[in-house]
Order: sequence, then C-alpha cells, then structure tokens
Amino acid sequence: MTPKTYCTDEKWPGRPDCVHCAIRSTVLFSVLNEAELGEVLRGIDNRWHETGHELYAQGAKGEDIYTIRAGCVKMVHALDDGGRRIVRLHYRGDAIGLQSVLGQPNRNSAIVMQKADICRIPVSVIHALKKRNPQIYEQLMQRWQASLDEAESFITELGTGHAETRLAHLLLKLDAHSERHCIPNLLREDIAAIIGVTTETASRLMADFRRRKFILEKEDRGIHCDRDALKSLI
Amino acid sequence: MTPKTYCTDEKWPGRPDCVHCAIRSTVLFSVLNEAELGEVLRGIDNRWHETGHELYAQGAKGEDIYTIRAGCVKMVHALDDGGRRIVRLHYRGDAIGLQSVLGQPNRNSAIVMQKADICRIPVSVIHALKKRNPQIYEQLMQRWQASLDEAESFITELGTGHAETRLAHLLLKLDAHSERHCIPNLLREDIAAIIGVTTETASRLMADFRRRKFILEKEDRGIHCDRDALKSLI
DNA sequence: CGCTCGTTTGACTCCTTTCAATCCCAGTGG
DNA sequence: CCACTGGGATTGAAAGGAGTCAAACGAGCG
Repeated sequence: MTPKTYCTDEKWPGRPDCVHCAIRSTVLFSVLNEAELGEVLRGIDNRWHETGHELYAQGAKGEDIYTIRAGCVKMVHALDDGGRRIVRLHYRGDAIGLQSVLGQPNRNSAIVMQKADICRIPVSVIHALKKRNPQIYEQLMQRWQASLDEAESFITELGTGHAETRLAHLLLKLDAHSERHCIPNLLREDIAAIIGVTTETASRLMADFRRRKFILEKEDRGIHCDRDALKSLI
Repeated sequence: MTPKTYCTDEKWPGRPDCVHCAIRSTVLFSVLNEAELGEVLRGIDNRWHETGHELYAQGAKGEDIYTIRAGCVKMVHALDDGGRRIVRLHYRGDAIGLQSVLGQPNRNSAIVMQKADICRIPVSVIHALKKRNPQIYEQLMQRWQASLDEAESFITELGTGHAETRLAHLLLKLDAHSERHCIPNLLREDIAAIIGVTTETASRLMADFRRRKFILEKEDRGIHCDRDALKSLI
C-alpha cells in the first residue's frame, strides 16, 4: 500500500475538491505541530460511495461528520406510520452529521442519492482542532445555517403549492446544483418523499413533464431540464 | 431613571428566566474585566412585546440576535406569489436571528405570536464575547441545531399527512411548549400558514375539533386540548 | 425464459380548494 | 343605549386536484 497522503498534501489527488471543505482552511492555518497535524489527518477518510449507501442511520449516535466533495446526499426521516419524508438534500461543499459534534443522536438517515465523493471526519478531530483553531467554529456555523436554509426551502418551495409547481421547484433546484445541467434520474419514490405526494402522483407528473418536453431523459440515465419552461410553471 | 441592572446582577428582576439564555452561562464565566463586562451588558435590551410585533424583517440584515424568555415567536416567509408560510415557531429558551452572526440577511420575518419577553443582544456583543469566551460557540451551535430540528419537524409532522393529522400535531406541539397546558388561540390564518392549507380549511378543522371536544376554548382566549384524543388522530 | 422491481396508466373516491355568503364580536359614534 | 362597522370566523356548494386500489408494462438479471 502506498503511503497515505492527506488533503493538506500537495500530492493528494483529490486536492481541487477541498476548496469547500469545512475544516480545510482551518487545518491550513493550523497552529498544531506536525505530530498533532498527522494525528488529526490520519482519522480522516475519503472515498466514493454508490447510490443507496447509508452514511448514518436515524436514531443512532454518530462519531463523525461528513463533507461532500461531489454527488448528492438525501436526509431521510422515517415516520411513525411507516412512511418517510426527505427533509433536505446536500451537495458539494455541504457538511452533514453536525449534530454529532453536539453529541446528539441523528434525527435522520443520510443516504447517498447520487454517487458521491465524501470525507469522513471524526468528531474527535473537530474537538481537537477547535481547542487550538477557534476559526473552525465559523465554518461549522456556516454549515449549520446552510442546512437550515435548505430545510426551510423544502418547506417554502417544495412543500407549498400544487404538486406540479413543487416538482418544477425540485427540478430547478437539482439543476442549479448540477454540473453541466445534467441531473440524476431520481426514483419516483424519492421525488414523492421530497415534494410530499404519493409515488403515483410523482410518476404521473414526471411522465407528463416528459410529454410536454419540460424534461429530456438522456441515454446515460441523466435528465436535462428546460429551465425556462419550468420557471414558467412557478 | 433607576440605575439599569443587568442579567448577571442578582437584583435584576427577570433573573429566573435567564436559565436558558444562550449567553448567560458564558457571561457568568467571563474572563472579561469589569469595564468590558459592563460594556457588553449595556448593549443588551430586555422587554415585553405584544402579539404582532416584528422583531426583524425578511431580506434585511440584522444587527442583533434575540433570546426568548417567554412567549412565542413565528418565523414567517413571504412567497413570491404573495402567499406566506410559517417555517418555524420558537419558544422559551430559543435564540433567533443567528444568521446575523454570520452577516447574512434574514431569510424570514420574526413576528411575536404570543406576548413575549425577549432579550435583544447586539451581534457585536457576541463577537466581543467569543474572543475571550469560546464556550459561547457551543451555545450558538446548540441553538442552530434546535432551529434545524424545529424546521424539520415542520416538514415531517406539520407538512405530511391529512390536514386533520397536521392540525393535531400542531396543537400537541403548542401544548408541549405551553405552561399550564393553555395554548394561545391562534388566528386561523396562522394555523393555515403553518400546516399549509387554506384559511377556510383551518377554520373548518378547528370548528370541527371544537364540536368533537378535542379542544375547549376558555374565556381568556386560551385553548385547552384533550391530548389523548388528539394523539388518537395521529 | 420467467422474475422482480420500478414505472406508467386507469377509474373511482375523497379531501381540499375556491368563491361566496353569513355570522359574530368588539370597538365606535350618534 | 343602541345601531353601525370592520375584521376574523364559520359555513355552504361546486369544482378540481391528489389519493387509493389495481392492472399493465418494461428493463435488468439469474
């Protein structure tokens, strides 16, 4: 096995995606000595995860936070009646699992929705860093606020109005976070859990959007949106 | 005018309600000297506000955060189409306006829903404190997570299922946060903006709940809930 | 090829909205 | 003291959107 390189190392292959990382700037300006720095970075794990992979489960207590370098993660909340709602989506640059920093159990399960490149950072690393580098708090607060904004947009944009309008909002949101304006072809069940309708309604709407040419399904299972058409529905 | 007393002062009349304050424990263990402490506390303002009072407006940049000592505050989001949704409710012990700490504009308007006792704390005080007392960050993160939990419960409990179920959830939530199990008699328009239905539907449901004796309206404009009956609807 | 799993579609039901009218109560002014 | 008035609450009737239940369809896979 080749010697492991870390995100602060120039030679690390994934370096360019570190730009949005919650702890990177902190680590860069670290006052830690070399031994401490190595100890911190050793705990960090970076890898790709396939669609469907569960990063953590609702109800459990997490020991890590996660930074998303690419891809998309859904926050799924299981309901008492057996149903489920997706309460947030997270994309490149977001940090999830922050409740673990406070020692609180996970309110939702975090599941990869689109193949994702993710850094796992032990909470102990955060605690170690914050003693010497209080600026990590600023990063954490930014991420907390971003999660709050996303959750609120799920209420105002994806939880309000007719089903058709909500779906248009969802597609535009995904498009805005996508690269090359190619969004993943979601499961109808996920769409339903996001905009709060039944799977059948989600399917009907998507089929309808396709017929009206608001969306174009590509060979590679991606979707291209007619943004202007979708905006006209809102 | 009698000399102003502060929340750290034993003689301050509102002292008992400080227990949940975001900055109180921080100030108590302050490493600030007396002059600095006085400077910090001078900026803090505490007073009662009537129902309908707007603490801050959507779109504006705030200079303060607010700690709720009693009462209830609604976070109102105005929609493009002229409608409005209430995305969160905040009660005793909550801190709101945290986005101002990050210099971000308000995503919502904060409006008093039930006569409330509120401390206004300038962001400059937070910035001054955090240099010397990093433990204030822990308090802020706790409050951010609490806001996130509340927003998510609006999606999962108040934004999912039939209107009747949602209203039951809302009443139970208000009841849990109320003292002596007496909740305020909300405007039908507010109920509608919370559970995402029309004002008429909210009115119909409330009238129906009253007839079925799930709620009892008291002389003093308060409401008493039959919690078991409401729980059976969920 | 037969299976499974997800998608699509149909028919019917039911809940919620829409548009309107009426009611109720508190505050106002004659 | 009582009619007047305005804002919120209530109620009705009709229309429409989403849910429910069920069946057919299609792609991927052992």
